[in-house]
Amino acid sequence: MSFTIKEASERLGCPAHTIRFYEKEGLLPYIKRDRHGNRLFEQDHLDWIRLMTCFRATGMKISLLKQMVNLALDGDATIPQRKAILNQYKEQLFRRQNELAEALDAVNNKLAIYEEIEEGRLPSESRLLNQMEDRHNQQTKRE
Amino acid sequence: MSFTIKEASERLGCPAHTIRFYEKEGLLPYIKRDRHGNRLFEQDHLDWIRLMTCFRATGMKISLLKQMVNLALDGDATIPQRKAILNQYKEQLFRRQNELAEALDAVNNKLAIYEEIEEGRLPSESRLLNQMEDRHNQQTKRE
DNA sequence: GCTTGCCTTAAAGTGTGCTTTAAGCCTTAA
DNA sequence: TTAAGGCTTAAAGCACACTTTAAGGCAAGC
Repeated sequence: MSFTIKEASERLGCPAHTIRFYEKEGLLPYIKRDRHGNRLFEQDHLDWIRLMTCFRATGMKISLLKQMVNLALDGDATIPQRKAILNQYKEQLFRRQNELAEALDAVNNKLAIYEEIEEGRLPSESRLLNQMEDRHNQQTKRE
Repeated sequence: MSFTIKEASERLGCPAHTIRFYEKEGLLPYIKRDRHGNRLFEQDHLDWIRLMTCFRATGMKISLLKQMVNLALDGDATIPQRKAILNQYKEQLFRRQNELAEALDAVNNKLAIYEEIEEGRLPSESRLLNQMEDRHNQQTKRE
């Protein structure tokens, strides 16, 4: 069972142009063609594209994906190197988790401050942007 | 107490050029200058830059930061709009958390498969890239 | 006085990852 | 048979966020 690029695109929710781009970048070796030169994708390819999309969405660079493809093409002997790459990437994922947690903290903090200002429990000049805003108000009043 | 751009840069771990870029983009209103035209940063500015850096690291667009600055400059009446922006951003953070969790799952899965292949408990053609690799091997053997 | 070094600005350049365009071929339906 | 619509390619274009370059000013130390 193989799929046209349109079918692949639909199943993956990924533009056909992007899939072609990935193939051109060497991320999709061994895509067969029909007698008209149209690409024929196997289920493996769809799985691999899905995995790449997942990794891409979380910051893996295309150059790193390409390295992994190239290593895979060189056989099982490169598995240690592929593991090393994935472990580094995993570290990156942990760092991003921390960044997200920090940002979530910061945004909740900011939202809480806005609520307090809205309820009159905090003067508007309390923090950060609000200070600038206040300075702006003072300035315009002086004019 | 105010800081030169160099001090700000050192304290924030952020290139001076980037800080100037942010000011040019309108993200840092009301930066004063000394008699030579050199920027003088207040603690508020450093705090705000730090917050922006945190938001930027987790995918907030500069255009959105700018919107927030512009709203803040328009006073407390815009707090509901700022809250709306932050709440949307918060949704985005949650989506990213899910993406990270999925990627972490996928990478652990892949690592587990590599270990099994290394230990001989799985043939190398088992999944995804390994299949391509296998196809490659067959092909080269046929030649 | 002159060099060093940091500051200023505006503008051009870079890296990444698509996305769009242009030109053309093949198949199918009217 | 001809127009529509999908496929192909190579190449150009775009969005984003810096980053680098170029040209020059000011101040302190030798």
